[in-house]
Amino acid sequence: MPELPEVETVVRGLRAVLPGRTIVGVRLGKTDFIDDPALLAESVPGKRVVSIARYGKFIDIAFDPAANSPEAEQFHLIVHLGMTGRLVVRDAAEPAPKHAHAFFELDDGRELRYVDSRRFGRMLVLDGAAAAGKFHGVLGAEPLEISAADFRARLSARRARIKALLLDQHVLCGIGNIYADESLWTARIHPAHIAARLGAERLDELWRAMRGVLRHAIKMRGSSISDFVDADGNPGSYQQRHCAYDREGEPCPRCGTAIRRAMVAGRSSYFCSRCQPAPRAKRRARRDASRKRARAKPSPAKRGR
DNA sequence: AGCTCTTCCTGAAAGC
DNA sequence: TGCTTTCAGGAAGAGC
Repeated sequence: MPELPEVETVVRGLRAVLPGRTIVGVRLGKTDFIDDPALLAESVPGKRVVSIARYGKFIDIAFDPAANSPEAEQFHLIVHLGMTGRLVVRDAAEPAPKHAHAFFELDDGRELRYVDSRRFGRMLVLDGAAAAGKFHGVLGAEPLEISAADFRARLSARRARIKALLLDQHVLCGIGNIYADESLWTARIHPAHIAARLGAERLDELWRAMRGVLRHAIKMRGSSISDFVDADGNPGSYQQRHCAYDREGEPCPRCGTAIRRAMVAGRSSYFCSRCQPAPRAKRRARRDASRKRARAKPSPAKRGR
């Protein structure tokens, strides 16, 4: 699944080939993942790529206005890879793989292809730098740009589970299940901890762990778990460095205890039960007991606020 | 505010 | 062996 390091890897690959190239044609297959397919098909051809940016897991391909268009608005193609999306540059003569749904023909005989078997990805066009900026503005902080103090400030008052907050794109953008689990493992924090109970020191540790994990993953060109590939079609190798994620039953690299899997924040979460002790057993026991009671005798009266 | 459930979709893995 | 069922998962929205 493409998360920040994978998307960053794709973006770097695209930066090596796309800027300066003009899109000479667009072909679309299935379009249910595109906001406005007609607009995309009519507005992209003739435009020249000027730059490529990443906002969290979103890819922003910025175009110059067409030479013949009078309004000097910048124009953006925004792509989210979802679970199985790929953006690759290939020779146009190469046969297209299964599930290739969008083709952007370049002026050098190659084409940018969007391939996505599950079509959980999204694609949209935005007119004007302001629109793109506004879109960018609704996202949370970039994990590699936020300061330790800001990180603390964003999390220390939240009563939600730390894992849920790491995954929340409005809090931080770009972190998904893999890097949430790897960061928490590195910081020795159980995913179900309530953020507000973690205190400044442990939040700082998490901030440091998160940055280290993401930086290392980018260096290794991301994790290829199911089918991530970069813009050239090559897999990453960070999956070999995973300490917790997708390693249920395997030994914790730190202490040898078997990695466990549990549902936290609605997602599979992998952690070491020894290095990452669950939050206060007493509290949990009390909460579980009251849940059990509530289930046995369905809610009597709702408390007013 | 925050949790859970549902929806989207397909391939892989499990079940029979 | 081969067919059928189940499930995962990023994000958004509903309902509680």
